[in-house]
Amino acid sequence: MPEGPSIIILKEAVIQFRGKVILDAWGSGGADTSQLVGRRIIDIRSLGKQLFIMVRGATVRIHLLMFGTYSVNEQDRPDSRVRLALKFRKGSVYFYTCSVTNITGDPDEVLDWASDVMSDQWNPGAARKKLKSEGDELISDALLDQDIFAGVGNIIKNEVLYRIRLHPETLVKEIPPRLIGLMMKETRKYCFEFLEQKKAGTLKQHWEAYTKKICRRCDLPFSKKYIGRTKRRTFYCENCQVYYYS
DNA sequence: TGCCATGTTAAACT
DNA sequence: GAGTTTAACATGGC
Repeated sequence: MPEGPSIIILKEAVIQFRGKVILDAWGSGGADTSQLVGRRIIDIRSLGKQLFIMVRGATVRIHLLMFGTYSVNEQDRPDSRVRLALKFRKGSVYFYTCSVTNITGDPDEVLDWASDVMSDQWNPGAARKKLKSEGDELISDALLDQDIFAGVGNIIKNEVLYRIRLHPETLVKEIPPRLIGLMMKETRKYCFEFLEQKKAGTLKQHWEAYTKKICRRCDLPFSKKYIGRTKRRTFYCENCQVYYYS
């Protein structure tokens, strides 16, 4: 479920409740649901892997983590393990196995909407600036940094690096500027491809790197390595993906 | 059937 | 106190 494009799909599924009054709200997610009850939803937005449900005076943030699920307009009452349940005059939304928290402060002040790779407000120049201050990072860590590339997850990381032929262990500061530019473009582009493929149920069959054993370009075996600060699975071709160094 | 993973946080360590 | 490692969360696919 949980990379940026999947959250766009979630937002599209729940946007029907914008402008509707929440008749009841409860759940074991730990957020204060009382401030939602009786309020009208002003807006529902996504930022990277997070979904925000906004009412007057309060915003709830939902993060599906690794295994989060949801259901919209389910006939039955939710499972007792529901983390957040929202009831409307017509319809409902239930979230499971996710993190539910309250945002304190004005969302437009607290959140950096321009960091969302899939947003209309995405600001690649700002991302480039942030990248510069992380020059000693591996690119595979930097791409997963939600402050820089909100919404990018491990699948997207693998696919983008393969598509731009960049070795995942390259240090950010060693990457030629024009390649950084290409990475910005390709990251956003692949996110939208991911979105369409996910909707069509064809995501997996379009993977060129993630979980692959053979390079489709040169036919040599892929490398599989747990890379970076968080030791995430990384699939790459030693032959086709260039390692820059000085 | 058991292992592993599209993620993040916080506790437990050095 | 800093940085690093591990555990926890919990479901579904292979």
